[in-house]
Amino acid sequence: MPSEQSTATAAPPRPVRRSRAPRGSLSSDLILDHALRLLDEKGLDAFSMRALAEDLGVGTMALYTYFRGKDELFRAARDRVLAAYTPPSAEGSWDQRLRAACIAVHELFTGRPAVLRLLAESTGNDDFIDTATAAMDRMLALLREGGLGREDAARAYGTLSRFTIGSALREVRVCARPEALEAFRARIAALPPERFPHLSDLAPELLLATENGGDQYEYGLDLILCGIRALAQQPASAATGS
Amino acid sequence: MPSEQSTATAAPPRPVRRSRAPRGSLSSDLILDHALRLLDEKGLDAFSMRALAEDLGVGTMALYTYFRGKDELFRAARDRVLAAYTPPSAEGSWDQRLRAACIAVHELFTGRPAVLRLLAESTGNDDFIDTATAAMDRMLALLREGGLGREDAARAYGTLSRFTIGSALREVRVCARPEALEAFRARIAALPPERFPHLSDLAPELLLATENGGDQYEYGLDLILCGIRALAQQPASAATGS
DNA sequence: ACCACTAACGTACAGCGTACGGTAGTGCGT
DNA sequence: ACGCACTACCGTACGCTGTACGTTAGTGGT
Repeated sequence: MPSEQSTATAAPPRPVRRSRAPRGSLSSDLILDHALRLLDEKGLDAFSMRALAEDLGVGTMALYTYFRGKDELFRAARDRVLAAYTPPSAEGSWDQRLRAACIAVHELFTGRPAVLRLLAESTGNDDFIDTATAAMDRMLALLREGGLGREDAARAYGTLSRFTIGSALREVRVCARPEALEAFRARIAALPPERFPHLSDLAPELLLATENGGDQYEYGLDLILCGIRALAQQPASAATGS
Repeated sequence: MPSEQSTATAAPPRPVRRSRAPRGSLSSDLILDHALRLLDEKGLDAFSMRALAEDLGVGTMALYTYFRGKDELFRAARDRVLAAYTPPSAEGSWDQRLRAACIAVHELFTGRPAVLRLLAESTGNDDFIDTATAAMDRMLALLREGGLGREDAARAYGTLSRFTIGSALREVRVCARPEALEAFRARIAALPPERFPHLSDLAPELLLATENGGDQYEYGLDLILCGIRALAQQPASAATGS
């Protein structure tokens, strides 16, 4: 101990001195709740361990009792979101059910913008939660039910997966942001029509398509499903016949 | 000057004292060259203004003479990559040319993994370079040439764009990483077949599809083009007829 | 009553982007 | 030839980040 503190020795920078939080005031679930709320409200960039701890009314290092670090916390948050996925009711033909399943995944993604970025940036080195694996298995089942061969089913799944995440990313980053929409509108209106004739000509349609991203996803999904149905009706690859 | 340095006063932490670089040793182009090299070699996470400056043999703050900050430097790097895009030769039918154009964009993206992440995370608030705008205009032209209506052309372009970036992201993050591939293989082999029967059954095909991502892109692209061709042959939306 | 255990915490360190001010080399007007 | 304005390069410093390490205080077991 350095020395006794005299009455008015100008406390260094006034760190506010929170009183120590009581023993049971933290848990993995509580931390994840606040983390997901913070991520949804302030975004991934504004998130920090310090901000999360302050939001919880707790010292920063208390978080490390429950998670090894930021990465593990993020993985847990991602899994929590994926676990909330509930497959749509199984009605209709195989392609109708496949369509519904894809849309459900897409809505799950776009509903949690910050977590979507975590998903997009994941290297795929770590396990997914059972819910996600089950969803994958179900989609493969539907593709097989539609009559696709083993290889076609695997590749068609890959196509749907790639399109879904790309689409969700796009919507989260631009379609859902009024500022980005306005910037897009201004940019497209300022283009010289003589140099970019088709862009200028289709400006209203492009703008409209950008404004409501969900419709755009379903539109593209139907294009892909059209190709998949063509596969289903023929033994060999029908899509490549250009 | 504070005071004369005595013989062995234990220089603080030894900052190496680089000698000042001569006057003409920097330029925007040179900085971008090194930045792109660093990004490609070490990845986006390992990149920092300090590391870039050291790579250039220059003080950190010298970079701020040419770029307002890290964001502006990244945008310039992105534009430099996009400017390198050369459209493929215009031969064949409209859909063959569209296919070739998409593949060229996809190869451009997967060739610069770090820059792709910059692209994926961009909010779309800022201008694109003329090269990119021209590529967009050309694709719209091809879609129109194929007979698509104004709205269908705009939406089909959106579909291709979403699939292309989602696909490139996937390939860069997992297909091109031996470690990620190995993790995927191990994960899929460890799944209980009774709970995920289709996943287990299609394991070899899924693995094969993951290994060569470029083929996967072309496969999905052909599925989408199949849907687009169906649109081209009918006035109303043909894809939604499920 | 005491102890072992551990949840919550404070401090510290290395690294980040960059605002601000300083310094030295250059080109121009005289 | 001289001086001066200009600016490319740079050092320092500030506030931020994630987290390693050691400390403290509350709790269940004996």
